[in-house]
Amino acid sequence: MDYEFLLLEKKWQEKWAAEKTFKAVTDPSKPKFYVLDMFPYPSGAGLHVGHPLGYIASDIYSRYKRLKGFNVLHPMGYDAFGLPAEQYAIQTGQHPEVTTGKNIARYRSQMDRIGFSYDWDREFRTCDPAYFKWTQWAFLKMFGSWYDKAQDKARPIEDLVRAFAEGGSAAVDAAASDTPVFTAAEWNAFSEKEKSDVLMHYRLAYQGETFVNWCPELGTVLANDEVKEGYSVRGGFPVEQKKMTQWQLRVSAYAGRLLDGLDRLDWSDSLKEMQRNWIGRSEGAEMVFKVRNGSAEYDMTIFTTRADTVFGVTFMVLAPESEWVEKLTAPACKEAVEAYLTEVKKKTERERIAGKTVSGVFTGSYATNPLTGKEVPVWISEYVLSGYGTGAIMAVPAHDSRDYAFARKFNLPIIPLIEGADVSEASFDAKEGIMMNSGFLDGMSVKEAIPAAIAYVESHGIGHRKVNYKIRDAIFSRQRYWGEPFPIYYKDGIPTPLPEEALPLTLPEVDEFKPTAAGDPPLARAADWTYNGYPLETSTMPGFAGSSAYYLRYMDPHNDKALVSAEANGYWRDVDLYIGGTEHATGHLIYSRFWNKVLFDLGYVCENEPFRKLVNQGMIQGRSNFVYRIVGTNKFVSLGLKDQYKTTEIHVDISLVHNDRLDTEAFKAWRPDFADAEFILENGEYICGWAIEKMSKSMYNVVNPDTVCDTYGADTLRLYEMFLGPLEQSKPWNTKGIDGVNRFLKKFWRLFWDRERFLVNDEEPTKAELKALHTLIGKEQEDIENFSFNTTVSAFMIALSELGECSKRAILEPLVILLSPFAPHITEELWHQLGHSGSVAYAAYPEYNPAYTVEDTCSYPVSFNGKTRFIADLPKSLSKEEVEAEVRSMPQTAKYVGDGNILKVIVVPGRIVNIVVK
RNA sequence: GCGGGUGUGUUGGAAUUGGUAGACAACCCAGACUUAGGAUCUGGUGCCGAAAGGCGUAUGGGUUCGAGUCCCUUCACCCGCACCA
Repeated sequence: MDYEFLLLEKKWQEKWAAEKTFKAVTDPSKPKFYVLDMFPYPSGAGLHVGHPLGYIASDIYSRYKRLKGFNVLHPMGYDAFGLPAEQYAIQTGQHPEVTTGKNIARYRSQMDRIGFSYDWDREFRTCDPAYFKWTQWAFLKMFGSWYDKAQDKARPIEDLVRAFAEGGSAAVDAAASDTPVFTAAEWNAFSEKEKSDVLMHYRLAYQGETFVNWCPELGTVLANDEVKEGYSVRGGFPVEQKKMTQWQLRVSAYAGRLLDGLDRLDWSDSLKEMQRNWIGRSEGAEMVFKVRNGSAEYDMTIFTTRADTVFGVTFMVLAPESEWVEKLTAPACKEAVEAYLTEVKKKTERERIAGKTVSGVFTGSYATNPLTGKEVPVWISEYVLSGYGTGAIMAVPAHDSRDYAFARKFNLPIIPLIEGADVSEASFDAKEGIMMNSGFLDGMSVKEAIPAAIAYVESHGIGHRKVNYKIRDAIFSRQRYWGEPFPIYYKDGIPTPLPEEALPLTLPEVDEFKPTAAGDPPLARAADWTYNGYPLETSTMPGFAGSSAYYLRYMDPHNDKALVSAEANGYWRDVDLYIGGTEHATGHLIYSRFWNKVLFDLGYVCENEPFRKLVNQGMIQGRSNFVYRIVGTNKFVSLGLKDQYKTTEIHVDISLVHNDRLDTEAFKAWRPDFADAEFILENGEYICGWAIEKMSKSMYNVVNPDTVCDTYGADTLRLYEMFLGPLEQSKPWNTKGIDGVNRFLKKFWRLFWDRERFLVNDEEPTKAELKALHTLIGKEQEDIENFSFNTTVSAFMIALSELGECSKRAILEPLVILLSPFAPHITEELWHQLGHSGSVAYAAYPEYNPAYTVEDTCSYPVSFNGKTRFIADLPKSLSKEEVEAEVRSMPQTAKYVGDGNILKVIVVPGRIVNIVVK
């Protein structure tokens, strides 16, 4: 009987589906293990071989854990709201739901061929009302809560209202966008609208005016992580800064906890570092400078991490968007300031980043240094950001390179504060050295001076210690159609939450998916987008909304009373292993942690962090092929000869190329404009060029997993993707090596079958066979726990070659179990042929017996005349003295050159006895 | 500029964490069996050398009896952040 993978893979996939083999049921008698993949956005292009890499790894791990006796939750679903489907809808008029449905069906059929052990009963898509009901519900919870800094947690907004009614604004220490000051009596006298406006500054989901990333091409605002270098991540359109009122999530309130929580997570260092960077904690002080514009005086607060350098402040700088600009522009400078502001505004974000030219303008106002009493000019410059700190800085040109450049350009004084620092050519930014020119700080090191300066300003009431974070609140509204509608309506202008019973609030039908002529979002096109006669919010939630709590929903996906029941959540708790790409480092992985912490604070979930261990699979790149067209002709020249002509490089579909040799006939048939192509060959062949690039349709280098399953089978695909190299590394897809893996499976099959005979027998295994088996068991356990799947595959190949043609049941049966996480189909088939009725997925993992694998002899290193040699095969149990004696007794010539002399024995920590011959 | 990471045959990659570098594969070569092979099997394959032997883990140094592994230098590449005061 031959290894007919197509037949048996189909057979078992159907059986697993029909019998719901991988259905996960809450079972408190077993330990749980939750393995999650980052669910895909189902794009129109379908899956290529790179997508399943992480899914295969997580499936192997799930199956392994199941064999080890864990109750495994391993679900899959779809992140189905999002821009591409909507862009397509705008172009074609086709409803995004239709295209999304088609894409999902395609994804599902591709995944089904690979034999994953998902519990498909838990599948959902984020655009399904039964699911997004809970996204809207979570939004309402955030709308209905505030962050109490005193308790360091979110609390219901009712508590805040009560506190205000009893003690006014001074009664709480809360995270807020703005902190109006009022008494209890004033609060109680506020109108509904006024109360609503005040509370809006405190809510975790709130409406507020800020500068946002506005993408005119997409017609929507974007979150910071959706913008890269001034362009939208989706589509690559230019993004500009625009002041708008938008829904936001108060992620900044959680900055400290998001940062501290990282220490307890088993994530890669680079990923944690990325998040730390994004959160951007810096310790420093806020200080008040008196500022004066003519006769008008104000207190202006600035933030600095270098309180020690106050004595070197020679000017102040405001961000162009700062509200201080208006207050501090002197009449004489008004024209110049306005001209500067217009110039700054004209620049796109892109130009501001790229330009890095020093520019600025004097306001005509002055600030007083609170320590020296000296007056310094106040300037405006775009190098100061409005969104960080207070949007105004004290400039210390001697010890900050940006201030230095500015001072040089505008001829402002530079006062060095650190002994021996040469500031004639550049600033001295390092936080080291001994202070000078700094009054009471003179003689201190910088490390001493910083806290001393802060202590001084605190005791004199001119400032206080302050921790600042870079992370900003997440802009949460999108002026688009294909997303969750906000469960908010406007009652006399007051944003009001829908009652929970009214959820889900589903998307209305619209005639077009474009904004209205008036520039309102597409939802404004709906015939009756109202609630009880009041207008509903017309923007929708962003892509990350639906993915922020989906891991919780999998625990209890059909519950229509709660996002997740307390029982289900109490059992499954959190994700033990999360596998996905790094691209979500500062997006989804921050938002999810935030979202989870809010639900945790409010008592809806039992774990503070959602993802215990996280592994980033690398990207699988494509190997593209090129042909070279001679410019102005339809002639194509082979790679080796192309330098003799002026050519353009053209991507050619890799299915037309084998081993870099072009199938010229297929090429002519590929595209009409190549039909009459001519070729200049070398040695009768057309050789193509190649490059490693991102796998994508436009580069014609996409390898479809279906094709691989057709030619080699899913088990080969799975093994090969793991064999390709370390999981976390990016690597190009290379079909050359796949034959070796396929050959391994064929050989494995031949242990059980020759042409027509089932070979398995009940003979006793030899010692060597047991050793091969147990070495493999030990290796597999260790490797899988370390996510080193590539070496496990190698270990299987080694074991197979050591076993020769062993067809003994006592060896083969455990072998089938060991291989089953990697190659589930072939092993399931063989498991049943061995006479078992249940699935191999629930077999008991073979017990590892190290006794079989222990070597009873080993080699001892002996150094002689500076060279290390090894004396082989002495008993492993020897003490150093015995080894010494053994070496002495050996015929010298047999072991090392020269006359044997004194032996000096050194014991290195561990098992190795080290012998030096002198 | 700051931060994280990587550098091993022709290629993907191993190396019990300081102990005989190159496992396992791919490629290539030779042979066997075949009407045929892009099937299967066997053997060879880091470099130099006829051999003995020598040289080899990006670079230069250091620690050690012993370094791919630890420490310092330089270089190259990849990724993330980037006027964050």
